[in-house]
Amino acid sequence: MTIRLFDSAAREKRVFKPQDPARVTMYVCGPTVYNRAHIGNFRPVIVFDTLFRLLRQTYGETAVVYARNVTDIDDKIIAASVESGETIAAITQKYAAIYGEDAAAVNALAPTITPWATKHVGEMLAMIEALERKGYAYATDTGVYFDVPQVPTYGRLSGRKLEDNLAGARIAVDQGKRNPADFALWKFTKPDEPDSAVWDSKWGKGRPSWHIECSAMAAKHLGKTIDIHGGGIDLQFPHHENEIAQSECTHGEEMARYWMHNGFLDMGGEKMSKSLGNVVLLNELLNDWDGEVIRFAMLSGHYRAPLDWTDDLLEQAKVTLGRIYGALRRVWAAEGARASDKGVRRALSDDLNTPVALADLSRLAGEANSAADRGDQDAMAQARADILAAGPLLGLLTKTPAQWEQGDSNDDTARIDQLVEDRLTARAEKNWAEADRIRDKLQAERIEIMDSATGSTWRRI
RNA sequence: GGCCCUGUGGCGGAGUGGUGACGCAGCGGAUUGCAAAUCCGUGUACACCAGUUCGAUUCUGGUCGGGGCUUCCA
Repeated sequence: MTIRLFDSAAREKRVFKPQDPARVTMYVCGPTVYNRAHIGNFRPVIVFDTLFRLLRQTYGETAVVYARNVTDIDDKIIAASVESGETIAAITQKYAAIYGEDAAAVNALAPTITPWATKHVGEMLAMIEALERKGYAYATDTGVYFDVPQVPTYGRLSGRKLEDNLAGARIAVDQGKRNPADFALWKFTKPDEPDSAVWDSKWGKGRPSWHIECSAMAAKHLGKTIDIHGGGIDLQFPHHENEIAQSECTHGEEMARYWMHNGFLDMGGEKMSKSLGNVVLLNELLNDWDGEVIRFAMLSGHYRAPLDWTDDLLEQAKVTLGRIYGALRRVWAAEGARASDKGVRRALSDDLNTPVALADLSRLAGEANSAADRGDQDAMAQARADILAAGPLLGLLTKTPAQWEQGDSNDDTARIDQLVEDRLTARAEKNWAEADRIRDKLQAERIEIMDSATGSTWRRI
């Protein structure tokens, strides 16, 4: 099935053709690990995980190489270390581990490669040296900078011109730079910085600047030209623009063939961001919502559009996902059919149209329920197979219906099962008072009984 | 200021030059001991004003509103 992706650089959907179908490469900018990531930070995680899943199904599980870096050296990490007294390594390892756990909680597969910046300082220095040799870099007394005006195509990705930027009021003031648009490749060590943030270089002690790590690590692990480079829309300029400048001036080849950027999560119509302080942490959400509900909510909007993150969105996601699990429960025993419906995959292949994919999943749930109502075994088996085939593409439906509705079997589920049995007995004796008493009792525990011609089942709501 | 995106029914959210995706909520019916679950049915939605067209929510121009980037940021 043809995959089409919206390429930010081309500003249109393009048919996706990898350089080598046997080795499809994707690089996504990962976290700076100095504190907990918020739910907005997990939008690219979930979005590109969904793309990863689609590509794996299309090109083969081992044919897709997905790298997502860990930025473990940066101003904020140094500041966190100085403030807390913890070592940089302790801080970065702690928060990288939490990030990994959070990502797993929303069913994101581990990337193929997770490169850490501090493990690649040698590669970064080699790149900076190459840039200097070619005349693209120069040193000042604060660091080594990239000479932006030497790249006539600078701004192509984000669709802006250097002179446009000059009109803005937010250009950094740095007298040492030749041009305000020049950006740091290497930052010299400042007096109060910890030793663990210091590396030697031919220009002097310092540390790599942010942009260079992605260029160096993408080239090392995925090659000079990668197929897909992704990240949040805020990274389009300047981060990705700078990556392009560094990489293409070093290698003389196109850095990435498709650029993809996800939109922001909003809170009350304004973007969620650490600097605004209007953030919700994923681990807080996990206290109240299943990871799959969070993922469903995230996928309910198209990845390029802003998505307003509200409790109501989560509640709707929970109800809708619950209906799908309920439908799956009703056809669970009808095994044997082969999946044939391509709706979800078709939707995802059209620039990751997850809202349509989820609509299709709902359609399949309707078919399952309808088949179950009719007692049509063939249709039930077909619906079951189609729903279960869609799950892995979306990173949803990883549980059995019983696990979803009732949780894992234990003493409590046995107790509830017994009460449901008792109620059935009461109903058989037309003892409605007793039957309703049991139902009310369970209702008070947020347990819902669902009757059918063949018996009763229950779920936690 | 510059550049870019966006405005769909009570809510979320796709899509299209010509029969109202899908989900949630609501309403009616079936089913049920009564419910719930489920199924079926049910909505004169496309910010506003012009223009192009046989026909525009969809294309063009303008107006108004919302948002983003403009070197901290997913």
